[in-house]
Amino acid sequence: MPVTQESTRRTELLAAAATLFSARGYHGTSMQHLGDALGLQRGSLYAHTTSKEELLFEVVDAGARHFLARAEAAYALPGPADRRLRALLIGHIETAIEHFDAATVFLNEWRYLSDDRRAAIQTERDRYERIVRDIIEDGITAGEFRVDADVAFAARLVLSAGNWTFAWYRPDGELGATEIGERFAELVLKGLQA
Amino acid sequence: MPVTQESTRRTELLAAAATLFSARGYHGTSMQHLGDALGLQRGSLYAHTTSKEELLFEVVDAGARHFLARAEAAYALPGPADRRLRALLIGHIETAIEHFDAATVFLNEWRYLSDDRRAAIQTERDRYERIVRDIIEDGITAGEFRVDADVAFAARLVLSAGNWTFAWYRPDGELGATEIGERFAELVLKGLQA
DNA sequence: ACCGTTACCAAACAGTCGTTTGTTCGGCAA
DNA sequence: TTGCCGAACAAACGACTGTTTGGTAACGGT
Repeated sequence: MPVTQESTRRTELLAAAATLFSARGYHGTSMQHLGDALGLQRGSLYAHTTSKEELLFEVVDAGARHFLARAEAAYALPGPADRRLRALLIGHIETAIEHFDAATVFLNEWRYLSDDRRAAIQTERDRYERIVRDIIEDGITAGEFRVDADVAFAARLVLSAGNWTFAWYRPDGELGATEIGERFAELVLKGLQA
Repeated sequence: MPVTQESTRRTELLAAAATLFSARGYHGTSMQHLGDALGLQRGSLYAHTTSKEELLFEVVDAGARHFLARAEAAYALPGPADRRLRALLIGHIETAIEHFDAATVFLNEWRYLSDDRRAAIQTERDRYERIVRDIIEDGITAGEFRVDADVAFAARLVLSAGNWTFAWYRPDGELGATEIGERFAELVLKGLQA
């Protein structure tokens, strides 16, 4: 049910799905929980979705699109590779915090998708990794980054670190999203420096 | 049911729980699945555990103990902080790969524990973080690491990175556990260097 | 005033969930 | 041989699962 014009109710439902799947996990959330969140019977939800798994896909896909949009913007940036990589890292963590629920579901619950839907997400994940690798390769070619850096390894490490850092983020904590992103970027860039 | 002398069946059951909880998630695994894995009726499993959640706790706790044992060994090592931190990082990743299932469950499924059981695990997590912070602080005091390093932040980042790196590990991949650990340690240490 | 549509409820569907029960069977100790 | 104990099964427990159905109000367009 990937509709162009989303009804109000459907938007509410997707928001509730993001919140609950993030907090309780996909299998830990029932249609009853979702119905309660909207003040509806669980059966009534099927006027706005074809299945529970379709909701999961929609939330996961929204998370993926948020991340990809920021990454592509960073990739298209002018200037040296370290500047672009820094922008990507900060954007990654800002996205993760701004869209906390969708990001959490994207990272932790996507494996419960059916084979074909999971494959669709895998494509987006590959595209993201590709972007990070391209920037790092640019940096190596330009002599900014260490030549001996294993590109695939570095790219994964970068994403890995970012994904767990935001798991510690607390809205009432001392550090804001951008600050966390900057510290994170600084540490990673030092590790990659030529 | 934290028994001193584990019966054979109970050991089998815990092993199956680690495998299945890791692969399908806690809520995605039923007692039926566990029974099938042992060739028993699901009701028969209650001769070896008091509840499904008790199994989860036992698996999570085993994971925590594996990590802590290696971390404490690294902490007690003689020599400069960077050597001890490197040992801890490599040990972390080696543990994660050696005890893949228990580690995965420890990291991803512990949040489904009941309040009191989760609190018990939280204590072990705090102890682990404490160890990492202590080593980094030693390094700062000795002038090995940058003075302006945010210790709490660095400690979390270190663990974060390690936890996702092993999510990419494939037994048939080109890189072994120790190799991954070494590359990871190298990158982090460069980032912390004075 | 009538139509078709949408959104919802109440109820039922056929399973599955985690857990408990009553019972049986094999082996071991006395 | 007897008594006991652990391990297992078959069956049932009540609750809950995701999903479908039939019916019914309220709606905007004609």
